[in-house]
Amino acid sequence: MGRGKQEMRRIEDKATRQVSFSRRKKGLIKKAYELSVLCDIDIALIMFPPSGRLTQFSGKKRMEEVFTRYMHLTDEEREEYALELLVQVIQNTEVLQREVDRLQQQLQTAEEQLREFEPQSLDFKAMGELESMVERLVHTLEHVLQRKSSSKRLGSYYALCP
Amino acid sequence: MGRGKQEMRRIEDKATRQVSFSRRKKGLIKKAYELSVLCDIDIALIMFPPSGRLTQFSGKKRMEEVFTRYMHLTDEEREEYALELLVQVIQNTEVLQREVDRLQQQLQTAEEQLREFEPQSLDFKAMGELESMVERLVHTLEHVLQRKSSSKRLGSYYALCP
DNA sequence: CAAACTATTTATAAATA
DNA sequence: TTATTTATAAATAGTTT
Repeated sequence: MGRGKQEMRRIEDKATRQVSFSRRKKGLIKKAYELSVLCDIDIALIMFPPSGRLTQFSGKKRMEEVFTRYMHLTDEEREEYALELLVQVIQNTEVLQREVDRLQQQLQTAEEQLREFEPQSLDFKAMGELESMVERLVHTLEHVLQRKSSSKRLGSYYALCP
Repeated sequence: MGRGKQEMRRIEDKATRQVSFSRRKKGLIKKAYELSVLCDIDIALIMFPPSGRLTQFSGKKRMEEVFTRYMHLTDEEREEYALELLVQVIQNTEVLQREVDRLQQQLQTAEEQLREFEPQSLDFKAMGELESMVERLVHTLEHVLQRKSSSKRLGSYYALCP
């Protein structure tokens, strides 16, 4: 992509490297998200840029669960409430962001269809399609809301903070 | 990519899903590799396909090292990361805010266009249902906005935790 | 500087062998 | 079925605003 081909080696210019990281990070998370949804699998993705800012993504299951599976740890030893809280906050935010992205696209599609509506094409079929589209939109949003209210555990962990 | 656009939902046909997983897994690992080299960062990537076989990739450092680093941060480091993460959360949230705003604006446009439909060409009942659905959508979006603000509060509160 | 644009390269879904 | 080909969509480096 981009202008011309690029050698696979560390980008030496700091600013360029930072911009590239920002772009590619976004792309990588999107790809991970798509793979987890389309192919119905769990994914954990963690990045440690030297700046120290941690970026992570996990698809389908909570990061902590994926870790547990990976490291074969038992849950009772886990008093990493603060860590888990942070993971969930980040994860929720990123998932929400994805959902909003999707909604945006769907809405755009809906708008386009609305513009194309002409009296003669406004038959029941078109109407039904539009309705189901909006219904899906509402459903997706309700899903987001559900996730919000169901994150009680996040709340209770949170309550453990003095 | 591919022929035409595809919806972001689980691919139901097993064979197609498998093929897609195989292709996208390869692509994702390549992207992760490129990011780790070009931008000089550590990456851990783990996938759990239903088949049970674990796929993993780690750039720069071995997977275990990355996890160890993550799981065994010192308190100071963790606090530092927590702050970085919170900054990220807030940044994400602000982006989210803008996107939701835009979404709302688009919705408003869609609503206006709906109202412009010629009354005689519409089935009034269907129209009423559609409008109420759009209203619900707007209402739901307002909740998403609320969620966004509470995330921010949550984040700030957490920062005060030891 | 960051957001938007543009030219190219990549990734990949569907078709084909 | 698996590998290859092809047609499109996506990603992104460099450029501009």
